[in-house]
Amino acid sequence: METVEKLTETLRSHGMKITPQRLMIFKILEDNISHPSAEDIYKKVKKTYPTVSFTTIYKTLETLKELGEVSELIIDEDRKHYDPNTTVHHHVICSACKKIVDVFEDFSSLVKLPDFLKKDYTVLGFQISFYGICRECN
Amino acid sequence: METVEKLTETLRSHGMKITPQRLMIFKILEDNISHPSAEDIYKKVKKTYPTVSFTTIYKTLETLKELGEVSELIIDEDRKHYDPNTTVHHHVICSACKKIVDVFEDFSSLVKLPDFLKKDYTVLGFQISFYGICRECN
DNA sequence: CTGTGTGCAAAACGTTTGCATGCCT
DNA sequence: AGGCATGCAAACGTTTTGCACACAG
Repeated sequence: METVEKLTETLRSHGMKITPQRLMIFKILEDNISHPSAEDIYKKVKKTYPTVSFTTIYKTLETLKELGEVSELIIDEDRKHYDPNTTVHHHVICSACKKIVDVFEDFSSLVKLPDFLKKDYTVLGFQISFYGICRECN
Repeated sequence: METVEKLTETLRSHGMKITPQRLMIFKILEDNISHPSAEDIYKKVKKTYPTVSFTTIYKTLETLKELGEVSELIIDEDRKHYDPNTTVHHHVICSACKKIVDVFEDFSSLVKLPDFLKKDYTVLGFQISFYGICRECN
């Protein structure tokens, strides 16, 4: 995700509006490495804007996804998580507490696409999910 | 997953019972490489047992998970999928039709765990999810 | 006969949608 | 003023649960 400032420009240039709720969501996401769920974001926004709705959270996340500003992580069986870091990287998830942590090792040169994938697919990318138990849960 | 025959023994040795519905679910899963969802299984069982319920499907899948006979795949954002092949392997999912296909390449020697993972986690394994568009959808 | 499994109905859960109102630009 | 965003309530699809009944062992 870009900085909140640049993001503001991006939205405006798309004819979208900057509301206090959106601004707060952007700030929550900026440099956020905790991979929050929609509910995590909702709870934080609610502290400042008690009447905020899940609708707004989900709609804003959808907008950010479409702009390529956040990635949706499908790694926790219970819920989706959102990641403002859209550069190539991977994750570990603790099977106990479900905490998700970044893995920045670059595996792109190691993970060669099998021939059938090259032939039958337009591969857009890959994601490595490490599963384990974190120190606190162990 | 073991053969239906052996699986029957396994269940019995755990004090569990073999019902026609379970037997059919086992047969549907045996050697199944299509990564069915609960609904896929439900629909197939329903052809023979029209009164079967989702309860039975989900309970049986839960049992099989606990016995380590099937893996739950968290790769499709819409629903969970089940895989009777519990040996280490990976998957491609078509972003358009959501079809999931096996990738049997062995990446275990290539994907080295970063130091922090070795230190802070008991890593149980990893899963590579390839994302792309399949030939039919392209 | 005992207890595990089934199936119905309802609940739970995360997420999405319709619609009237609000407010950014 | 116009149109996009908000928020409520309701709907949605998937998965889970409570409970009475069925049936495998």
